[in-house]
Amino acid sequence: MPATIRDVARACGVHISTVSRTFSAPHLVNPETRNRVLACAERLGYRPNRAARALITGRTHNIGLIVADIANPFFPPLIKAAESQARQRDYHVFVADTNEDPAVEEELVHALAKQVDGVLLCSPRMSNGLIEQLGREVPLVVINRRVAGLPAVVMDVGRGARLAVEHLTGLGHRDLVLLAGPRGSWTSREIRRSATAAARAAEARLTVLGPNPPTEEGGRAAAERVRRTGVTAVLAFNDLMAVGLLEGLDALGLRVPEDISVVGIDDIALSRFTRPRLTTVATPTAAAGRAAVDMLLQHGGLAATRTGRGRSDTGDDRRATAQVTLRTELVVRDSTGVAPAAPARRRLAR
Amino acid sequence: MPATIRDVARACGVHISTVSRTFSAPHLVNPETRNRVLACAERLGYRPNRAARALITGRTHNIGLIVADIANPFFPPLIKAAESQARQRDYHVFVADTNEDPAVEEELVHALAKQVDGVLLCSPRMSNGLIEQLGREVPLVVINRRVAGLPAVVMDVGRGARLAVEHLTGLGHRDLVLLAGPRGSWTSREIRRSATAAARAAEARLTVLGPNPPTEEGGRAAAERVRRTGVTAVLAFNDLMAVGLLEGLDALGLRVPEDISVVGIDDIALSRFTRPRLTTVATPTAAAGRAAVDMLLQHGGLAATRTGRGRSDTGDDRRATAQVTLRTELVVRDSTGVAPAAPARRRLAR
DNA sequence: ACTTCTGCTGCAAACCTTTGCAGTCACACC
DNA sequence: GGTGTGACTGCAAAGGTTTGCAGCAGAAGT
Repeated sequence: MPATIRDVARACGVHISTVSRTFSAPHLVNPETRNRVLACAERLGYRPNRAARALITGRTHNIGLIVADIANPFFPPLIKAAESQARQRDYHVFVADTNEDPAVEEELVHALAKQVDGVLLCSPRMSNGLIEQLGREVPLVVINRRVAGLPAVVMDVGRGARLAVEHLTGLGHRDLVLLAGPRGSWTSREIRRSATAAARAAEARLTVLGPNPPTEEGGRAAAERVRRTGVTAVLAFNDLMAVGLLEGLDALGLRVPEDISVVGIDDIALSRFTRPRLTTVATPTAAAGRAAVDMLLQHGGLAATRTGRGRSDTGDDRRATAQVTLRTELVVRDSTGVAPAAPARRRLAR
Repeated sequence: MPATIRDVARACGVHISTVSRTFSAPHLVNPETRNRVLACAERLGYRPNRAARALITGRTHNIGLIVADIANPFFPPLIKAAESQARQRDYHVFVADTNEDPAVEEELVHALAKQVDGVLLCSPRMSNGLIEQLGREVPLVVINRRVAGLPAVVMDVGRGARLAVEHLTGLGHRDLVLLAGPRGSWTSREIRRSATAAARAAEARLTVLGPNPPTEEGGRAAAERVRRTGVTAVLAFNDLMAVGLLEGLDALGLRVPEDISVVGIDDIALSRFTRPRLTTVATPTAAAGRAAVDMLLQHGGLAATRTGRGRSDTGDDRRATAQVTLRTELVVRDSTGVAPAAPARRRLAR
């Protein structure tokens, strides 16, 4: 029932190759013919069959986007931006969710490999080695991780963590806790490294607690441990944890920011609505999504497995391996304040 | 470079059709042969080419999911559930975002049509007529709307609205406002109808304000108008609006729930974190996502355009047109309380 | 011993499109 | 007038898979 290139050709009295060219290489066909073909196509409601096209060109005009958890508010803005950018370039995007499971991650890359021109791997939990290997199977762009030999877009969370710590020490805090993220997270390591350095520079003490699950529950569960350390300020791996911590501290009778200051990372929409509103490090997630698809497309344009007959691979292995770094900024809201005269621990004693 | 069915056949000393059958109709091949083929395939890293498969079967094993705004917190749980359910059935899902624009909606259905076995149309803003027409082009399941002749899954927001109104009148409120959603939203009409009826039954007055954009800003902007009506309780089209309203009322110096009660709809994650925590109607978004892909797959199994040679269409037009309705529930939290003795308007006057 | 059946495998067409090559035609140039 | 040029179009192969049909062997039934 759906019209094919052949139907259009017949209706128009031309050969199918002419119809094909009208769509894929318009400059090769006489304007007059072209218009006639276009008209017939329009009339018959013809739409090129992407599967057939993919079969012969080897390019699907699809990309895959793999994230840990679609429902985690950090991701949707990134997904949205990537999808929009891709569509502008006439690409569609498969979105897949790993449920934070590295095994699923790998499986998904495989499942998608034959069906896309490349995949965006977001905040992977896999080992670097495995990622490199997968990168040999299908063009890959990694988000929130640096992997040797692979294009990547990362957020400058190191800077963000430093700004956060400086903000806190500037308010007089001398005793800090860092709530680390999940094991295997590149971002978490980065934050830790930078926060430690910044604390040392300001002659403050920084205790690292973790790893913790990067969820609200992870933050809530950490509240008790935080209290026992007696610190006056906390930097959390992400906003979700920070928000959970806010709740946990509240349940323990500690006031934020009077008794203890809290800083998150990500600036998810939610952080503007908590009470107190969360001080946090804004990460440009939308920009990251856009940048990632641009890198994939521009780069994949060369590297994509071209199974058509033309097959002009020019040394598949040494890929340009650009890595872009996006800037983060501190957003000061209400969850941070000057260090209390007496640490929170004392307050609990009364 | 990537292994094809032919490579496997050669490595195994069988005909390609045997390899094909090993994957697509295993019961037709001798267990012994099958295992040999499987082993070869494994060894060569063979993965079936879905484009080629799609080309001949006419089934892509992909589905499209079209939503108004990925970043709107109402959608991610639905997307996640749909994707997960689809993957279990060996389907992948294209996610697309319309930016609330009906024109983009239509364009997307077209763009996806040739590339998927069906599409899930979520909270469409298009006209019913257009949807019906598109439904003739590609199998369609509509979410949050009833369209004649098309399978649909809707949430019983009518019930939710009734429960909300009864909850409020039960607390002594006699003067209510409904903040309507965007024009063209089936859900909004449904809520309005039901809330009006419930208010009448309880002998309360209900004023409808709107249409409003279904966003936080929409709620905030409505605060002033709400205050002028002097009501003691508000039901909002969705949680985003309710949260915005909370902020707007706060800015006007009105306390929730002491001066005025607020109820939202959807129970997005955010509503547990506002202060006061939002009373709302929980909609089973994840279940809706799952149900929708099930309907599409089960139904699309028959209706899908079979372009292969078998072509055994049995009366394309009269499709089974199941419509499932999911139950909503009221979740009482802190944004609702007993009606104040004097309405809010008075309080402002002092 | 002959047919019938069953279980398995091979054959080849078909799905729709792209694209290198070759052919046609008109026109201009020498 | 012959040759060359350029613009356009047709031809046919190729891409990887599925599937109706036919073939074949061996078992079972008569």
